[in-house]
Amino acid sequence: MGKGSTTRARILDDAIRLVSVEGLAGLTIGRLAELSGMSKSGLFAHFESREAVELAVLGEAIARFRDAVVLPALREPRGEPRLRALVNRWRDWESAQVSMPGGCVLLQAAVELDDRPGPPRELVAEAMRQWNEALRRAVSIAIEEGHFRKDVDPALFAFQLQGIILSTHHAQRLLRTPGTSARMEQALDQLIEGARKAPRARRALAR
Amino acid sequence: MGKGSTTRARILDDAIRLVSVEGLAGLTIGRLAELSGMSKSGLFAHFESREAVELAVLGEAIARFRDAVVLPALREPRGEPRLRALVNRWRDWESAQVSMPGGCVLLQAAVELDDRPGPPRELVAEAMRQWNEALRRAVSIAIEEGHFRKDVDPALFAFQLQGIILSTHHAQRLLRTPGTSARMEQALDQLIEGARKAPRARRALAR
DNA sequence: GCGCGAAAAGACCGTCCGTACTATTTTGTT
DNA sequence: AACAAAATAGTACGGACGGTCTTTTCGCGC
Repeated sequence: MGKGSTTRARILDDAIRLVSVEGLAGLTIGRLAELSGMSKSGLFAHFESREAVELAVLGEAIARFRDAVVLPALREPRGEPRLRALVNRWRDWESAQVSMPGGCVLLQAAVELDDRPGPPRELVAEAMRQWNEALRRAVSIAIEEGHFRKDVDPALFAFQLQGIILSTHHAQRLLRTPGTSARMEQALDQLIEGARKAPRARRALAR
Repeated sequence: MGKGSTTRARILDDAIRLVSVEGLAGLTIGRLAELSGMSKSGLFAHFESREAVELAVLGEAIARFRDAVVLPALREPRGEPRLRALVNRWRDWESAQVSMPGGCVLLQAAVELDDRPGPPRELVAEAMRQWNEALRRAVSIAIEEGHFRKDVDPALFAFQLQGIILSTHHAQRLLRTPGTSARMEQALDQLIEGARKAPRARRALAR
């Protein structure tokens, strides 16, 4: 099992690049074979079905995401620095032009799979839940460390962080809004700032 | 031009439902014909190409979005109420189970098209830019009306609103997080609250 | 150098795709 | 009732799809 595994890795590398640009729908045996300079059957020998290719690609992307974003961020100091590292490393990951010229494969897959039950959907959903939990934990820790107020809701904060991430993706990929990266930074700063000091005013609730 | 246009409308209705669930990639002549109980060629007579179908579907979705979300919201009182109406009407639109069982067609299309140049991409991008501008204008008006502080950045605020919207879509469609609608409300309240009073503390900037 | 298993290629199948071209039905008008 | 026009169905074709089977090439321990 010497050479096969390296070609397999090369195939997955090409596949991720392909999916990044064309989406999972563009991940076809023929196109992938052509792209990696192999025959369809030669490529097919490494996987047993199209769905297997899809799962392998998603698995590889998830592993890379973990290695490039989550794990390094977890080595940062607890609290706000770690939280910022999570988001900033996501930004770097999202804009990795070489390995993913079309932006984050997982966000692409998340939308494409969200109404298509099956193993691929569950794989991505689970990865996203873990990512969400990583964010939530980082927020909880920031509270413990005294960086954030105690009445900050980690789940809500994670929701808002994810919003910043998605809005950045949206503005960059579709709208091509210039200065999006700076805007993302502002949004992050403001969100963190709001969690830090100034006991939030309680307004009388309607109804 | 009596009957043809009504069938055409019915086809588009089915098509939107299809795209909502399966994405633009699932919008195929055969599937659509089967779904609307017609022959492929009978259906094809209403359009001149597959891309024409795609464009018609997107155009119809954009028109519906305008009618169901933007225009009604613009009839709300200037300032915060109008802003809230924009977001809340988006929520209703997103969760219109009958006409779009798989959630907002435009967000789906936005991700699928973001790296695929061509008329469909431009159509969606333009619609999204207009939506973003509607948000921005509503924020500007809220500032004029004295609802928000004068140093609020409308572009940033619109970016954050879009983040809330996208995060809601994400949590509902992929993660199926319970209570997402309430969370969205919280995020919106908090964002608006932050723009209202408490002159934001200026922190010394790094570097 | 040889032989053997792994890796890749080649040819091929049935299905569905988009899209022509033609035939048939349905509709509206007189 | 007749008939032209509009709407829809039928048929056919080339290409790409996922997938199988058989053959060839390659890498490596002896």
